[in-house]
Amino acid sequence: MSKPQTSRSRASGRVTLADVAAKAGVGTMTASRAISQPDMVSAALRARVDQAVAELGYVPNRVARALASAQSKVIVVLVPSLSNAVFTDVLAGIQDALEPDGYQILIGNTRYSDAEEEKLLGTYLQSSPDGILLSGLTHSKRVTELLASSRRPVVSMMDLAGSPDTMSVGFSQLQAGYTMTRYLLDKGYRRIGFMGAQRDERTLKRLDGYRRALDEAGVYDSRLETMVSDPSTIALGAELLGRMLSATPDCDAIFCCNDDLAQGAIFQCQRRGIAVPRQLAICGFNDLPVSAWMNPSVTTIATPRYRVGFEAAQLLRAVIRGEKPPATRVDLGFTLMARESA
Amino acid sequence: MSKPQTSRSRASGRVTLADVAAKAGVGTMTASRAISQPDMVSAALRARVDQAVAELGYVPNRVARALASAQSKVIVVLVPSLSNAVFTDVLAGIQDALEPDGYQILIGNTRYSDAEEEKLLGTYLQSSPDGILLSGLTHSKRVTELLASSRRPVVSMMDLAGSPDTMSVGFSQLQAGYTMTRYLLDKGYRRIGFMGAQRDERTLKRLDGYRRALDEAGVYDSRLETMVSDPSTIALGAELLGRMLSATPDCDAIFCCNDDLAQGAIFQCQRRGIAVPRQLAICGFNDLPVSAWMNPSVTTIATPRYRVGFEAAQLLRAVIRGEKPPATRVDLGFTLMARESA
DNA sequence: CTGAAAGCGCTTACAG
DNA sequence: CTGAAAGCGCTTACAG
Repeated sequence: MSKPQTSRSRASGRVTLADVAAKAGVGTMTASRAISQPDMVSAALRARVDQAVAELGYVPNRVARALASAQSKVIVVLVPSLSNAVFTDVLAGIQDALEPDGYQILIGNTRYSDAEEEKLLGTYLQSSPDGILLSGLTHSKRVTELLASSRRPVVSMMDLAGSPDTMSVGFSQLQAGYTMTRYLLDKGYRRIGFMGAQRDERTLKRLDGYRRALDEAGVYDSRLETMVSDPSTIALGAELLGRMLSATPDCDAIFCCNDDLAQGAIFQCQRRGIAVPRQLAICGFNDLPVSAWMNPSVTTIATPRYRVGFEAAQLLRAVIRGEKPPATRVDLGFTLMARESA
Repeated sequence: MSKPQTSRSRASGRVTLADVAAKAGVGTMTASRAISQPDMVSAALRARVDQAVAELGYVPNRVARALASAQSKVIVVLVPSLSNAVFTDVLAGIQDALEPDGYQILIGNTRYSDAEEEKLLGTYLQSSPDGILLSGLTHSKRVTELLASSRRPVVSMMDLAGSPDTMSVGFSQLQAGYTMTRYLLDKGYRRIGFMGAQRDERTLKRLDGYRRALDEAGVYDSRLETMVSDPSTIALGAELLGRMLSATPDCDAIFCCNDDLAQGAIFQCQRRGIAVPRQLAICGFNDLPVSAWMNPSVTTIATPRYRVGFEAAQLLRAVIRGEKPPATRVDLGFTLMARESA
């Protein structure tokens, strides 16, 4: 019934547009139009083609379409982690913005590695993406070159570029770090430590904000900073708390660059019988789900991750369509969540 | 310098294999072979082609290759959630297994919705994937049809199929539910509640295991079951704890179908001054990172998520290559983590 | 080990 | 509103 008539040597056995056209009694390109641009075709014809499609169980070959039209309808998204809820939220926003439009999203997990990012980008560029969504502003030389020679629009997420020439959607990581530290200072804490992991771009900027605030208050002390390169986890937070407490026992508050770290530090305090925040205040960053619920609840910075993904995708889509976007540098802000732990 | 000579109307300006071949002074198909199957070509020729590739900055067009070779090197993965760490771990395993082989992974988030799953599968099938990785065993009629007519190999993840005809990699959800309930019975609990969310296939099987264990012990009471359709979150766990306690105040233990729920329930107990496990034992499922660290730590079932993804991908890859896999039904088991909360 | 021709399944101009 | 021809950039048999 739905057997195609082709008998050439390389025929795939797949139902093609030509089969649909033959069944409907029209040319292939008329069939193509009836499917892709139904408005440009008479209702009767559309109905006939639709029926042929249904009877034959025709599935358009996206690969052939991409090759012929030079439009892949593919967007590449590179995130540094999938185990971090921050980036799965970003992805959710991207998917909601792009999927209604028929885009296919190629997700690459760079695991915070430049080498991985280069490799993934090299592979994904082979799919001729219509645009690229990147995490952060700083990338390796090789990545920058690949991006440039691809001549595809790129939007950076989670931070704000210095110039509007680089499209970016996010918020000021530095200012967020500053705001949190100011909050602790205003509460009267003076020996405020910083606990950082991953040593990525965004963590470093939060650290800059922390330093600036402490400098202004005249209470900066580099010994209060603990920074490691390991991925940020609860277990690491627990461990780093121990380290900080033995290095600087007079520390009265800790700004953790991530909620995981803060949670781990608080759990560790509970095990050691250290009262939070009475003996030691602890705050985090990102407002992950556990933070609002645990006891004590975690003071943190809520970040607009879903919206970052959504707005970045919208911006990219506009540029792909050749529109001039209202802004190429979109600041979505952040919110300090003052809770029990600090 | 690297300007292609093509001047036909639809030329994309992109460097093509023909450009590389011309530069190297060989035919296009020789160039193609030098790139894809370097072993079948003399070293001198390979070097010449490689140099032309480098000088021109040639990036192979994966789309054209897919069309010509009828091999897309695309694997479709459908998961019900990306915010659930369970599935991001599964994805990590899949990526580790597939990316070294040059596969491109198309990730679809069905959000536990049949309609979404149908839509995503319909779209992704247009990319002629070489294989498909699915979560769970039960799918809508439409999905089953799409899968059948695609004639692509499919591996189901996270559960075990009844027959080896359906390829599956996971563990017995029912047995895991049974094991956890038996553990609680052995500890002396008799009024054991079940708290479930999402009402998905796997939750229902855990519930079956719970019922079987309680039935055997002669202490089953349907009033102790609370099951809702909302997504499983910490907030929901907190809320459901309240509901269970007012409905069945004599409940002495709760088996939560998910760690989020268990965590939320425990946090809520802490707020209400209910001692866990002394007054109420609570256990979870999946062993998410917070569970080992919070106080009390959460008794739960550790599930081999990463390995499920990894092994499922390996199995699929073997089948795609036409190999006969050692087994088409792979049981990876689970581990009861007895901790403080129950 | 190397190559000329045909084809993968679709869409893009260009006419009517 | 509809169609025949050419082409997107690669690979597959088939010869040499």
